Amino acid sequence: MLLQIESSLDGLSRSERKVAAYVLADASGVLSMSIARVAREAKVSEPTVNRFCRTFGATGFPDFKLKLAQSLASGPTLTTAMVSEADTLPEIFAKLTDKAICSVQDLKDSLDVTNLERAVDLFCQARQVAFFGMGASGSVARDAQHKFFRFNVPVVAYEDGLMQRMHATAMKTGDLAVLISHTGRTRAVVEAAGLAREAGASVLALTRSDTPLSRVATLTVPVDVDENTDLYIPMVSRLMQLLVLDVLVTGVALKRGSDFQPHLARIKQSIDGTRLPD
Amino acid sequence: MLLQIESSLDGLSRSERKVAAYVLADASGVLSMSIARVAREAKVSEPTVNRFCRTFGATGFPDFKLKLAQSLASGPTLTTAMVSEADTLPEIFAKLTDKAICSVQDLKDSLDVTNLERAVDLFCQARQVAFFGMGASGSVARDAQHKFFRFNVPVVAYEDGLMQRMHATAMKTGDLAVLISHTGRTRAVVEAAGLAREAGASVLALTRSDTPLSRVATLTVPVDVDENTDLYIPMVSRLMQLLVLDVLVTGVALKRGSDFQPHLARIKQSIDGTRLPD
DNA sequence: TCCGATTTTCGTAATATTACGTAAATTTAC
DNA sequence: GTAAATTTACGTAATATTACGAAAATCGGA
Repeated sequence: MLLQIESSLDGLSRSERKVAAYVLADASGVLSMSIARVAREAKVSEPTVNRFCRTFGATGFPDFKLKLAQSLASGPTLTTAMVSEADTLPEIFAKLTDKAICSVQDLKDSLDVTNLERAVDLFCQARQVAFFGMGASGSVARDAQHKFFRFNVPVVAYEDGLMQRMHATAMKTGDLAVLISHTGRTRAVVEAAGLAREAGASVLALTRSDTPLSRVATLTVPVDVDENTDLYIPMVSRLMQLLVLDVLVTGVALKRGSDFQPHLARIKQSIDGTRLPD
Repeated sequence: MLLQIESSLDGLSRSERKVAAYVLADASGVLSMSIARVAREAKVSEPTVNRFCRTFGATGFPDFKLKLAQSLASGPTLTTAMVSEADTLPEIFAKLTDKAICSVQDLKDSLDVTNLERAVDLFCQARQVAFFGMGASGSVARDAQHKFFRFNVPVVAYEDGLMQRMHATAMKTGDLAVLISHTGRTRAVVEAAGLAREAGASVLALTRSDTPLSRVATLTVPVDVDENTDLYIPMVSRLMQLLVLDVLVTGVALKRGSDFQPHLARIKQSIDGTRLPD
């Protein structure tokens, strides 16, 4: 909304631009004002304000306030810009959290659920599952192992290129290899995917769409986050990968039903002893 | 907002409950209605609707609509309810992403930045850093190691209880131990924290506030997520821990300035060879 | 370059809508 | 049956919207 106002500033007449300037300056303040007040503050007449509201798709001033309120609440901030050297910690914090929220929202809107469903099927059918990832994706693989471990199915995770190759070649039909890589261009991972495929295993890729890795895989769950991992440390992309894995693990858990409940109970029991009272 | 209405349903009078029911049923519709219309639809009088609005902190009906609009936009969905067995995969997906968004929002609102700033200071002053975490937090520790590794400072991560004890006892003043645990009650981690503290190291805890672990630590960055990790696999809590670490690593990077740039360049160069063209 | 005509833009005033406070009436509880 | 609480009806005040006329700006022509 505010972006929309800002971008169409040129196409407005002088008086309406005054209104626009005032709204942009104190958007949240406008919410608690009457049209008369806004008109006074912006040094224009009330109908001008009303016309201004109509320009942006509202039926009138109250409706405009509603729309404005919504956009103020939803849009974490306007600044999609990345952190700069001049930022203070509070700013960094705000930017990163906003970026995270936006990314999750994007993922929610863009991700195709049928892909997820196929992925869940792959997991359910798998006799054994192996997670591969290097560098930052290595810890994602580890995490995935922890999660899927609860299903009473053999699960391994490798962060080491050599072990990945070895395990991949040793896989069989009915096994599932899950390859994790944000860039989709990590040579070792792509090679492992190829080897696993040749060996007859299903290959699931968690990576950007249309990358070397996604082309080798039998199924790709695309995780497209605009993050420059060439320059920066992968941050949001990894959060998204984890989130997708969370969805998958939950999907598998519900599909499998309660047949692994006793297994879960045993795990819980074993954990209890390791915890202190609160 | 809607949650607030739903939860305080009991404390309302009959007529006000009618209003509440109607608002909950068609919240977005209410936004485009006048108070008279709402009153008619809910089969009550206008002042009743007005009282209802005041009950929830609004100054009147228009203000209530504003607040409602905001919460409709920000609150991804109304259902904070956790996944149930009857859910289909699209529902699971929606719920988990929403939960993630809400959690990030909560974190953003609740986290005290001064704590973060102190934590960044600890990192900057540290001669050497060790990350400890077990189970699901183990992979978070790993991830943290990867990130902080780029700063040309010795960094290690342990997922193994024994190694944690050993390393903790061997620490010295000027070293930093970072303990990661969602529950804050994992015995091994709390003990490691104690040992590190005795050895003279600074102890930073990434955990829920007011837990055994936070009480041992010199500084706690509280990550409070309402997630029942006794029953479910830790999911959002871990995302939040990672996010906090992202903020910290970025904070450290900017505070340190560019004195470690050559180090980064070397790392980048070494990665280049491992990647395929797009 | 200057003047006149047309279109656009803006503000005043009137009108319609909407919301709020007060007081009466109904319901409920004891 | 009575007192308290709650709801409703009504009137008033505030607020937004429309209609219309005036001013400004732009454009075309000489």
